[in-house]
Order: sequence, then C-alpha cells, then structure tokens
Amino acid sequence: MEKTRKTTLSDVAALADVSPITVSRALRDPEKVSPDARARITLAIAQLGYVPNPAARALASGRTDVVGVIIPSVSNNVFADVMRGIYDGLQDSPLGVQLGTTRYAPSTEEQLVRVFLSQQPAGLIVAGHDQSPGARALLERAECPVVQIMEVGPQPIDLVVGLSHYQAARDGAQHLLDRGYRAPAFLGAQMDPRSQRRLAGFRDCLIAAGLGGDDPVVTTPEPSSVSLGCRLFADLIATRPQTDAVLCNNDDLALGVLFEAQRRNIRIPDRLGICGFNDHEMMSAAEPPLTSVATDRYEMGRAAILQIRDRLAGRGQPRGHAIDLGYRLVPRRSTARVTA
Amino acid sequence: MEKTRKTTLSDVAALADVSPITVSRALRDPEKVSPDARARITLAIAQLGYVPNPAARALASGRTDVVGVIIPSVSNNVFADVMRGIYDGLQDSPLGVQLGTTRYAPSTEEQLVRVFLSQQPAGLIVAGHDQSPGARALLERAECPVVQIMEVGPQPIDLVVGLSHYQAARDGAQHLLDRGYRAPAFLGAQMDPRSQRRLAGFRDCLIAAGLGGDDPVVTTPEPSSVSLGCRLFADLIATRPQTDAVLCNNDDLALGVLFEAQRRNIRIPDRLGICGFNDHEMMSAAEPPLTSVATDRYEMGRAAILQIRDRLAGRGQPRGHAIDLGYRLVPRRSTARVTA
DNA sequence: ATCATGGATGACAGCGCTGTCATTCGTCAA
DNA sequence: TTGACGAATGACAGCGCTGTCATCCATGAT
Repeated sequence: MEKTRKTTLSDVAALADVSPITVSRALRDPEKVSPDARARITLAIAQLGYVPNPAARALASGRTDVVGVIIPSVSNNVFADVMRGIYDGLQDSPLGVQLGTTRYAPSTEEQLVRVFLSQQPAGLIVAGHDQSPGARALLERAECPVVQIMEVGPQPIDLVVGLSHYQAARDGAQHLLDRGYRAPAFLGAQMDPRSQRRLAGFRDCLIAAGLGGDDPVVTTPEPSSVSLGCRLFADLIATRPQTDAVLCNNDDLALGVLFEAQRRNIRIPDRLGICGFNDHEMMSAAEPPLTSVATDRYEMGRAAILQIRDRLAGRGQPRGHAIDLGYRLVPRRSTARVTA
Repeated sequence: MEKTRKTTLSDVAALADVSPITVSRALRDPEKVSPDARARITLAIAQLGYVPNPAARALASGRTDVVGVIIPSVSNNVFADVMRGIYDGLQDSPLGVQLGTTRYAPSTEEQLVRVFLSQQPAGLIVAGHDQSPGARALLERAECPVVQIMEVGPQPIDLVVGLSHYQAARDGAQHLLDRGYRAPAFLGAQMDPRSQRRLAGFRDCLIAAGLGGDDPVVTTPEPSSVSLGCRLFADLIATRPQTDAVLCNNDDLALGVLFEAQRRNIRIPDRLGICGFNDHEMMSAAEPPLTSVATDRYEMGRAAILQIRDRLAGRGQPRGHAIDLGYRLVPRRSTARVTA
C-alpha cells in the first residue's frame, strides 16, 4: 500500500513546460491561455490523470462548486422528483450537490444551513418558506444565491420557485363541489407548513360555499403512505359517514382511499369522489383513474438550479424574483359523478 | 455589503487565550485538552459563532467528512429508501453526503468515482457490482472504505451489503409455481444488472420445473412506472393469452398489472397471480393485497454507513466482508389461488 | 525608430487548518 | 532530592490552489 502522492497542478505544469498558474488558468478560463500552451496542458493532464483538488481550490478562492440542498426528507417521493430535476439541471456544469435532510425539524434545518454556508457553497436550495428566524437570518446574509423551492409566498429571502399550495388545494376542493359533492372531507398526513396551507385552502373553499358547518378534517403527523390513506379513510367514514368526497393531501393517501373504498364496496365516483395532490404518475394508471392537482416537482428542482447557474454566470435574476410554476387540476373518473 | 472576514481558528484561540493548534485539538479530540482550556475554547466558539472551514481542514489533513454516494437514479423509490437509511445511519456523526447519479451510464459512473475520490472522501457507497473496469480499478486503489450496496456477488471491491437478486426472483417464481400457476411470465423495466439477474432467476426456476418452453418475458429499458406496468401487461396478454401469473421486476409494475387486470375484469388471484419485488409499503394496502419479495432497502443504506463508520473508528470489518440482508417472500391474496 | 497597448505569462503570498515534531510543567518512583 | 515520565501545549511548515500585481513581448501608431 504505497503512499502515492496525488499529482498536482505543479506536476502538470512541469510536464507542459509552463508555470502552475497557467495550468490553473487553462482549467478555469481557457480563453486566457494561448492555444499552444493549452494543448500541451491538456495533454499533460491526460497523461498524468490529473484531477484538481477541490479543497485546495475552495480554500484559495473562497468558493466551491457545490450546491447545498436542504429538504425535509428523501423518502417523500415529492422530493425524489425535485431531486431528479436538480440533477438534470446540473448537467454540463461542474457543480455537485450536497444534500441535507431536516426531518421536518427547524433546529436541524438551522444547523444544516450553518454547516452548508460554512462550506461557501455556489448556491443553496432550501425547501419552503418557514425557516426559523435564525436560519433565515443566516440565509439572508449568505453570499451565494439562495433559492426557496416548493411554494411561493411573501418575503422571499432571495429567489423562489414554487406554487401556491393554498390556491391549488382550494381549486381542488372547488372541483369537488363543482362535481356535485356536498360533504367533502380533507385527509392529511405529515402536516408540514405546505400541508397546512393546503388545508387552509380546503377550509376556505368550504366556508365560501356555505358548507363550513363541521370541520371534516382528519390529519396525522405521521409520514404519508398508502396504508395510512386506508386507515385515515376508515377513521373518517367511521366518524362522518355522510362524507361523499375526499381531498387528499397527496397521492399516496388518495391511492389508499381508493383501495379501502374498494374493500368496502364503496362506489367511486358515485358514492365517493377522490382527489389527490401532485398527480403522481400512478394516478392516471389507477382503476378508476384518480383526479389530482398536478404540480411540477421536477421543474421546480430544475428551475432552481438554473436560477443558480444564471446567477453564477452573472446574468441572474435580482433578489426577490419568484417563479410561480402554478398547478393544474386534472379531472379523472374518480370525481366524474354522474349526478351533477 | 461589507466583506466580513469569517472568524477563524486563530480568532477563537486569541479569545480563549490558547494557541490555534489547541483549539484545533479541542474540536477534533477534546480528550487531549485540559478541561479548563476546553471550557474557555467552547465559550469563545459560542461567542464568535465560529464554524470550522472544511476546505482548510480537508487540505491540511487530506481527509474530509463527506461520504460519496453513487446511485443510478434518485427517482427510483428503491434508492429513496436506501437514502433514508443512509441519512439515518449518519445520525450523530459529523459526516455529510455527496450524492451523484449515474443515470445507469457506466461512463458517468466512472467519472463520478474519479471526481468523488479526488475529494478524499471519508467513504464511498456505490450501487451494484457492475462497475466499468476503470471505475473498479479506481475503487480498488481508493484509500477510503468502499461499500457496494444492493447485491451480494463475487469479487467484492471492499465491503458489501446486499442480497441475491437471482435467488430472490427464483424464489418468487417458485412461489407462483407452488401456488399452482402453470404459465407465469416475467415483466421487467429498466433492465439494469440487478433486473437481469432477477430475470435469470425466473428463467432458471421455470427451466428447473420443466416449464422452460417458450420464454414468457416482456421487458423494456424504459424507467419503471405504474403506467408502464399497465402497458407491459397489455402487451403480454395480447401475445401470450395463456399467461396465468406475472412476476414483476418491481412493485410499480405489479401495481400497474393489478389496475390493468381490474380494467379488463381479469380475476385476481384466480385467473391471474401477481407477485411484485421489493415489497413497497403500498403492496399490503392494495385490494387485493399484493404478494411481493420483500427487500430491506432502508437497512441496506443504514448498514453501509455503519460499515464505513466502523472502519473510520478503527473497528471495521476486513476487506471482502459481505453482509447478505436476504429477502423474504410475502405471500398475499394476489397469489392465493384457490385451486392449488 | 520610438512608444503606448494589450495579450500571455509568471512570481509571490496566503487561504485556514493540521501533522509532526519540540517544549514545558507537574507528578511520582527511586 | 533527583530523574523519568506523561499530559498539555506550542512552533513551524506546508497541504494545492488562486488573487493580485508585475513582467514580458509582439504589434501598430506616431
């Protein structure tokens, strides 16, 4: 196990017969180096298998090629789509990703922000608008672009890519009313701030329609799952049998409701309407196909990275710029009641 | 926008009235510093809000606190579970994660390995056993622990945490035969090496049972999805109507098959048996509940990180150590044929 | 022929931390 | 009382790269 010293810039420089600094320039800013020297350097790099040391670069320049991404959880498939968008947005750039998960804990988030910022990242992507005051202060002082994703809202820290969960859920609820359902309920798991705003949209829609009598809401802090959808729905109809439709906080729950309804021979969409949230691919494949409020999680991640890349390239949007990706109600058979 | 210099070790040292090196030790190895000095240092750090500069640490020590994770894709929910395990395994450690995705391309994988290794990571986790020769050579020469996850197999690079996909699928196929199905087929998407080995297990099971006549296999390189399950199943019964059971390469496909079968009024399990792979949470919630071969993706990620942490702590397993997490056939109603 | 101009290159120092010694001091056995 | 020892601390140099400024040289205008 010999201790082979890594090849350095100087090794390359020696072989290419230039000074180390010229090699450094050839790597970062090839335009500034003569074609002749550049060719010799490229060759030397290939011969030696040289790979730059990012730590040294970071220390010397005060910058890194790492984008920090802080999300609540990796197992939530909403974030899986976001991450895919992020990675696609990274294509053809030297940037890498450092991922941190908060487990929905503000204190963890603040600590992650602190740690990530200490690495002088090229940019930071954080989920949501509900950072702790401490985390927010850190982010406002950050020297790199900061993108808040998932939702649009007041007082952005820097850049924003998201949508209005309140409006999206309100439209979902309105769709149920439009289709003639008169006793819709809300099912929610993992009641993070976005879920809370969806719930608020649902409630306001019912109130506006004069249906705000009882508060037909079943929620739990547990993480969302299909099985949980089954259980929550079972709870719901046990306590509120007149329920004729459910707006689910996400698609997992909606699928669970579908299965539980099938088990109980509850006819969909006549006896029960189901509307999910996000419009995961499986919604259209289900039998019956399930209505959902479509959100573009993939684009959310991609756009966030592109915002950062634009900023780094000097042609970015100013502080406060927000991209509202919107949402789209996708009606399917699960809410296609015959009696309107 | 004032250029506030970050507080450094020396600032802390000055305030605590010790030398910088003592502060460094207090951070990395508190035992080696007197309680008195340690207290003053802790106080100074808190007062100044000092956060170490990881780039400087990496440059000086030649090591980082980052574990590189190289997986094919983040959107595959198998890897979402693995990632969750990894993050849980990281709890109470100073380690962070740098994630890279190969998009199932060996050349991308090799480049990622090269880039990650150049960062002198604390450890590396790579998915699968089918690295390109170049990537393999790099990994074998790596100075950090390397864990191959997902499957066990011959010639490990260093550490391994996985299971035998061949055996798992073979058992799944055998289960279908045991339940009296006589014309099972295999449905596969995203035919990566692990999927190929599952397919091999399926084929060998049929051959061993003397049912190896035709080759009832429908696969596609497309990424797996529920909708794709619907389509593949439609293709399958169009070309091979006698099919009486399907072993699906994963649970998404199995769910798609269920929906498509419901659409066509194909009775499950009597007319058609369905077996998935991985036993995603939704399988037990479905109606009817779906049989699957359970794998512990979460534990795969967690164990991989723990292996690395043990190594770093000096009490790790030797090179070549493999953990076979096994699998578990979970029979449910979707294969509970009455006629045995 | 002379000088200003700008492109190409290089010298130097230093980013913030840690490895490797060396040094100091108190403690205990002889 | 002395010396040996270990715990606590410090001095020094350097990790590999880049920011800054200086230098060099060919070119074209005068």
